[in-house]
Amino acid sequence: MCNRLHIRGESMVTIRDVAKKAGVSVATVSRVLNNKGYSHEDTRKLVNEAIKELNYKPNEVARSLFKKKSRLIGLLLPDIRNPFFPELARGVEDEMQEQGLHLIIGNADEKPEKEIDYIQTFKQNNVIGIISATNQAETELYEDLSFPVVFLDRITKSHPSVYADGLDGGKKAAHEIIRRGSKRIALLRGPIELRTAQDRFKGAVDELCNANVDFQVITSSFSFHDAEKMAKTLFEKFPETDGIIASNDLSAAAILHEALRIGRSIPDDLQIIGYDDIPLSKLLFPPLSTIRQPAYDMGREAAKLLIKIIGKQPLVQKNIQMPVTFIERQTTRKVE
Amino acid sequence: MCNRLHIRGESMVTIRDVAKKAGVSVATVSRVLNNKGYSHEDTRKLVNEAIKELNYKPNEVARSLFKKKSRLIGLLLPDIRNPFFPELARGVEDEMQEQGLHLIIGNADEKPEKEIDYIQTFKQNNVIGIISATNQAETELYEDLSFPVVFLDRITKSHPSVYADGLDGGKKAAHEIIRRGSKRIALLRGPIELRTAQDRFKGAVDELCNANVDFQVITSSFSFHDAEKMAKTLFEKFPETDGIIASNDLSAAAILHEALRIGRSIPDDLQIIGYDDIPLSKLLFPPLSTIRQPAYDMGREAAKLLIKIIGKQPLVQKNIQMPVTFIERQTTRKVE
DNA sequence: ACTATATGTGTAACCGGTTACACATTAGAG
DNA sequence: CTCTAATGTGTAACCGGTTACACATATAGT
Repeated sequence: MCNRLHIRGESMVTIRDVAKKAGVSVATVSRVLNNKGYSHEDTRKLVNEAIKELNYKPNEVARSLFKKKSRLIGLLLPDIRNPFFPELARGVEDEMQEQGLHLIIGNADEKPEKEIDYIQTFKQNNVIGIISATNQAETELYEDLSFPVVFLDRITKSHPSVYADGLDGGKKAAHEIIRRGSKRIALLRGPIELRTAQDRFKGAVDELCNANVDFQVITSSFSFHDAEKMAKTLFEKFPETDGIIASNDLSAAAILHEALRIGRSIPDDLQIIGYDDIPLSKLLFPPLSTIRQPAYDMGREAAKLLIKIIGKQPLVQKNIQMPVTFIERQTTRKVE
Repeated sequence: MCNRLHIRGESMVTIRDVAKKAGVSVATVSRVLNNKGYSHEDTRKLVNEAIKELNYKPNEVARSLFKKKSRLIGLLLPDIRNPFFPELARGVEDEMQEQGLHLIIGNADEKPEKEIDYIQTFKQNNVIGIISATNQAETELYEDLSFPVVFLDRITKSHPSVYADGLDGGKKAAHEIIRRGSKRIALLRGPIELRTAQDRFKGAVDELCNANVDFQVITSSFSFHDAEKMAKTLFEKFPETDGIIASNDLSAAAILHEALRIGRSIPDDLQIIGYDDIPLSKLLFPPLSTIRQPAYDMGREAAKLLIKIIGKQPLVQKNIQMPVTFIERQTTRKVE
């Protein structure tokens, strides 16, 4: 029974308790709290002491209700299982934390309903901005929001965005694989609705067309599940392929796996280039050559951009394109 | 200028607007909204029409402020980059969505400060429960909360939890590798502070002690980064090792990779067993034999358990242990 | 016909903050 | 020594919901 003295949820100290303890009005406490309006040095000290003694923490919900603004940022990912996105998320998260903002992550799972649901949740909780990396950049979902949206790893005319240079990425991938001697190349094309995927594709096509090689195009999604099936049919239909440009590392992993299974020799007989450079790529065997997108940095940039917009700071540029690099590992042959 | 007619953020329809339109009081609208107290059939129809016409969505923040309860559930992950956790998250997410609850995911990044920060955010936003898979299950962080907490993939006396049978998992791993003829086994031990990791370890040790094999213990974390380094030193220090029981699939991948790099033949010369069965395990080459934890189902169970607790339903059991299975792939040898 | 109870609705207080405004008091300018 | 402006503080309304309570009407029981 003694324990009952210490009622749990003691955190229910309100601003009025603080006001009473400090012998001032709630308005004064609020002013001190927010460094707003006038307040006397001595009063401030009094209030701050009371706050400390009572271990007072302002109720964010009450704040949020009045101001119609919270300290929350929503981050929407299309597929939390694709390791590329957690990496983006880490970047966003670190930047937000440094700014004293809180992140809530939603996983849309590539389903528009889930995405709608999360946007609704974000709205209803008065987030002050959203960073979205989903596949619905072009829909109306993001049209009539009262807070800014930044797209990440996505391109759209209607909103600011941060993405990597897909044209160059595709170009580089094709260039490197051609340079290393592949003659009959399979080019994987990611989801058609994704500008970033299409840019990669176009970049690669350009380069392939200018070279003296054969190539075929295979359309595939970005997901795990499809990748495996796609890998199997790829080798059945085009057994003579000697170079593969994958649409992302996940597909590349599935292809690499299948290639080894059927006894192809990598990279001597078949070269593979991935895209993204997810952490696991270097743990594959042979380690995967790939086009690296600076995921973590992209996340950070997106966060910075969003914060600038929220703070109504003038923007140098609405769209930030980041460079990609070819990471040479061992699914491609060496050149001098 | 015409566009200005359509003011963005039109979503600011309040309950009073609805009341006015329907010709009733706000209390009535509220009652209809929540199916609480009495309301006449006809009135309900009126109100619902008004709601639809105005496209009214109740303000969750206002609700939350009064009731001190939201529809939010917090999910805290220790490391979003380890693919095991996104898988857990998917299970939690699906179950919550079916129950009309919203999930906000936090990534503690194995840093207690971040974890504290997220718990604070969760509290301040009136979540009605937390599911936590972090490494701090034993700290006071989760002590004085006014809402229930369920631990996931973690064991603790103080809270309900859902986890897989680590003892059995460790036992199975050891059993299978011994049975397949490894004689000098390296046993990886995960973070000491994690009961689940220790259970696996103990289970394996038990089994190893009862068999006629040599073994050594190597302590390692669960993270990517450490795994690579650890793999290198492992083979330097114990080149004669012919079987490795990894503490998770990430470590196993790193080890597999390193083993192939230095020319060991898998599984003939060296067998490897992982733990978790993350999606990428079967994409490795050779595909990784491992102990499967039913991550998605564990997530779902944890969600169900939490929902029961929130609903004050009687619990059949506070701690749910799920079974693990040996997934035979190709880093272990075949037996008849 | 006459209560007792069930049904239906509105008024106003409340949740815990923020802030417009009114009212002092003090400082500075002429 | 005024007069104005700057400083400091409190009162009360407000954000958008919920709900205790009062009141009115309908239904049922005897």
